[in-house]
Amino acid sequence: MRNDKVAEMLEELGDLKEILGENPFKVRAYRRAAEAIRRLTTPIEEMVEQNKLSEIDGVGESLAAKITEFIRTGKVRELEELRGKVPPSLRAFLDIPDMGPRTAWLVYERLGITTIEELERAAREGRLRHLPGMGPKKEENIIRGIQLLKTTAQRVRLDIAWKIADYIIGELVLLPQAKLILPAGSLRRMKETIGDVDILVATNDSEPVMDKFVSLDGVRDVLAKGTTKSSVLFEHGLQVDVRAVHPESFGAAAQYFTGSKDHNISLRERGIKLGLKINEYGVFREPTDEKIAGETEEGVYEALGLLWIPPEMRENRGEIEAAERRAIPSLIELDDIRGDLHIHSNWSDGSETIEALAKAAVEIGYEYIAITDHSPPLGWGVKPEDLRRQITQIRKLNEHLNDILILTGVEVDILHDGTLALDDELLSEFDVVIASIHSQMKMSAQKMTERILRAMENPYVNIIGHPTGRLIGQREPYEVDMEAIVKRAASEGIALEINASPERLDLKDEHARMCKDYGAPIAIGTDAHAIVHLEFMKYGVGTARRGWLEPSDVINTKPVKAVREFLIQRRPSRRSRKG
DNA sequence: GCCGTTTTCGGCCCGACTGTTTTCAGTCG
Repeated sequence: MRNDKVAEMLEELGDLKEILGENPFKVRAYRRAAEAIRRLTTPIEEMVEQNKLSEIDGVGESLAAKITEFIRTGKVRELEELRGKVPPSLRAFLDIPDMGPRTAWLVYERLGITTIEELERAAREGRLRHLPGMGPKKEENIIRGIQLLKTTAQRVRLDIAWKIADYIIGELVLLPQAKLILPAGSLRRMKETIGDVDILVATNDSEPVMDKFVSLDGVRDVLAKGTTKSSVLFEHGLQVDVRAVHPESFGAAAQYFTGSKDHNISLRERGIKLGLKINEYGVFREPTDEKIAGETEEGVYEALGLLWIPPEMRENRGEIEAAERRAIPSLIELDDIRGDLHIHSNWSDGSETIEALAKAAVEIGYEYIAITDHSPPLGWGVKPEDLRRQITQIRKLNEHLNDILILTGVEVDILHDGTLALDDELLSEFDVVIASIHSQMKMSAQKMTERILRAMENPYVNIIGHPTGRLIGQREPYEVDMEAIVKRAASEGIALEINASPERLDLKDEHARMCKDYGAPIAIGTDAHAIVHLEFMKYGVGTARRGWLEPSDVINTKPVKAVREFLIQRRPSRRSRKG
């Protein structure tokens, strides 16, 4: 992804300038632009060619010139110069907790230290304490920070973070002092990966809450313990913070600690224009300091003339403007989902029988599910003759089931040339056909796009499964022109999947939003290979909400009849089909 | 470096905490 390279270049420029002591607002400008480019869904080269860089949020004349230089020549002269002044290895110091740009520069300038190993040695030998502003305590903190850096997970998957948060909340809620408990931060925003878990507790007596928190099973190390905030290092190397606030400030604190940072900054800037100060205790009118909101989140937003904004939308991507226009969408909720259209049974690589899956789905309250086992050439794919047997079996099963309908289906492989691994005659037998790529992912964007578009020509394809092939933290998405895919999906009436498996979440949030913009239908499927995986639906819905999707944008919110209509709309009618 | 219902200059979110300080700089979320 070229966009990532440009973003990284801007981040490096920002970091190096910060280490050199450049104006912090300037540094922020580089980081904001980098962030905007990282989340951009169109290739940056296009923006350069069409002279549209200034349309990107936070990109002005100067940054546009640097981006253009980088795209044209692969280099940026200013960056090369900066690297001469600041060894790029110093950037790693910024990842050490309690170590920032000023300290990084100090140890380099005075002691010539350029690597973490040298830094640790100098701290252990007591050579840092003589530097201005430093002392023995700082040396200790730097040594500890380096240890933390080695043992702390970078970011963990959403489901792992939720599991830990649910456990901690389940313990704290038993305390009579805890009036309200809310998971905040990126967890509440359902971001695909979580850096640390923030839990907010409303209480008038925080000590017992903090005591219990830091002594929970699974706490590896206590990083800080106070009456308003405590931090621990939890299993999986995940940092968990608990913050205690008084109930009358709970709304303001919930807003503040949910973020995102960019959303909060925009909100405060808006506050300033209205003569208001916003902090974690409330909204205050300046200069009298009169408190006008804070007990509820709704009140905080209302004080700013805004509708309440769902946490998943709080990324400063236009939600504040939408709230001002009173145009916040009615986002999809887990309860809107009527069925799961992507499930594997033990006929392929799943672990459960079809009956067991159906029973579990009834308990969730679904009206229908689709069994979509793999096709060959995957080793665990079900052979055509067995797929026919499976269809027969499911039809028989349906005769005895009153509470749920099992749709017959398949997840058919898209081969390297865009043809499908099963013939049309067999495909026409299924209620649901998901077409997915599982091999040969290293192609040019153009070839990959042609491959998927060709698969979409097949009249039996209903859904493109995990459309970008990424595995979070393990495998990059393949190169593909998603805009072209989304446009075709919209015109053809093919759904693109939000694969709800927390290791995929594919499509991701921005692409989901692109689908909404172009009117391409979405299917949220869990890709369950076991009964417990059916619960992944909440992560898929979370991703959909981050993409601003409403129930009508998602096909598996529809009742059975409407889903069936959707599934057969592209198929040639039986009468006109020859043979 | 960006940006504009404070519009081409002068702002840019806000508070807590820590360690080093005698009034504050650095870091964090």
